[in-house]
Amino acid sequence: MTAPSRREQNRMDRTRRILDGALRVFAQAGYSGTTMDAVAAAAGLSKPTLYQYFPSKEDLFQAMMLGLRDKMMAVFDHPSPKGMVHDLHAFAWDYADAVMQPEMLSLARLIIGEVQRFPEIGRAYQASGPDRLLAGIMAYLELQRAAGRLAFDDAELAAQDLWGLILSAPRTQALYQPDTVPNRHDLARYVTNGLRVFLRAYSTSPEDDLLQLEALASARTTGDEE
Amino acid sequence: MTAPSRREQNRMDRTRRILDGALRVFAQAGYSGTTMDAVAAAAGLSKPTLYQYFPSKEDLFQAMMLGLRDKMMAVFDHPSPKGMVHDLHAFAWDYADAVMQPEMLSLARLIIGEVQRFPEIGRAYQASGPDRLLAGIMAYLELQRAAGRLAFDDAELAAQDLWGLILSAPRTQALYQPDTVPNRHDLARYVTNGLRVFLRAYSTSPEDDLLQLEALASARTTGDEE
DNA sequence: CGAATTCTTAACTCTGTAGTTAAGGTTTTC
DNA sequence: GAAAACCTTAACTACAGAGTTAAGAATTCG
Repeated sequence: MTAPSRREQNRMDRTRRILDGALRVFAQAGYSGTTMDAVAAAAGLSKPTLYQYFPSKEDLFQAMMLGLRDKMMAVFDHPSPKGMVHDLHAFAWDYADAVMQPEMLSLARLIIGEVQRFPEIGRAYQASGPDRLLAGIMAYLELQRAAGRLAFDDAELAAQDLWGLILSAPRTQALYQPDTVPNRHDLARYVTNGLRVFLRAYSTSPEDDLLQLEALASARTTGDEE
Repeated sequence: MTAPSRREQNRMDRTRRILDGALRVFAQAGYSGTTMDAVAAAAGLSKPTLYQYFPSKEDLFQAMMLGLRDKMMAVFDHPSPKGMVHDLHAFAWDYADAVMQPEMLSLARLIIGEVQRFPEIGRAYQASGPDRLLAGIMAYLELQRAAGRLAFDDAELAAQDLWGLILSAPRTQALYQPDTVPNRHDLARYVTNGLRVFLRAYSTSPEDDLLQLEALASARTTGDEE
């Protein structure tokens, strides 16, 4: 590939700055609470330039939301299996951390609130985030079933159960009450309990797995940073 | 109590009509997508009259949302225990039906989308709906624990698990994709599976309970109205 | 019935904001 | 270094929608 000219470079730079700025403003103020002046200010450029890059507010919004696909996908790449309980624990925390970030929550609120006006966005989000994640979990669970460590009929339901057990309560709370988002300590309660119930219902050797889980959970609460 | 005069009657009538109309319009178009002209039309009266009853759009919105408390509470009154599995099954369906209605989903989207602008609404909703429901489930689960039919440490977590297992997946899907809300048949899959997992993890005699559950589930799918 | 009250109609003000335009400055390219 | 491309500033248009006002019709009450 040939080196990009200065002009092309600038253009890409500004596009990125606009999308970043737009994300911040939209996530904080909602679609109709966001003014194009505010977006221009957040992106550090002028309104006519903004309109040079995106012909309308709606286009900008769509472009921004659809552009998030790539960012979200990164969360769901799964490395290095180290034993089922360990993997599930690690996965649960990775996802919990990602999904419970204030910006992610704002974004989720934004999508949910605007989905009637922009159905495409809801579909894109679902396909890039949850569906993809679910597919990843499903594949992993199938693997563990094949290895005789889990027992279930329907992998999709099992994967959704795992998600629901771990995050449905704190996430629902966070969506409805932005000022009382569960902290790490509360989250640990949900995550550990969710895994516990999942293993009790699905593991072929629940006693062993539960012991491992308690060890991991207590290790995490003692060696806690941030 | 003395009989209301004609004037008072009219006043109450119009207030109700305004709130009903506002609910329909807001739920469908969102807060800022809603115009006061549209509300007046939906309520079947004129704009100046509307402003006589509610001094501003914001006031109307708040009044409408807070007024929903009473309506929502009705769902969560629990009658006639007939055996744990039966009760849980009945409860799960009552709640699923209520919560998955299109209007309820629109409302949830509205609240979530506007909660940053109206934090009070989120708190009121949470307190009147989910929290109240949770308290009801918790009380019921405690009862069954005392009777030796369930085993758990933390009733709140158990209640949230039940909720999450049954409804988190279809509800999340419905929130993000209004045009593909799960139908009764899909819902049955989630509800039955959720109860199954819950019983497997929490029941003291899972085998018996699961048999009962399957009987109830198949009875429901065969004798299905609507 | 007659007076008080409350409604409707229809037009109006005011504000906020999407999107545009023109004049002049800055950066990039050759 | 000069021309092309692109940017900023600042003011502008157009419009939608919240909230108001005044004239007159309909209702309610005594």
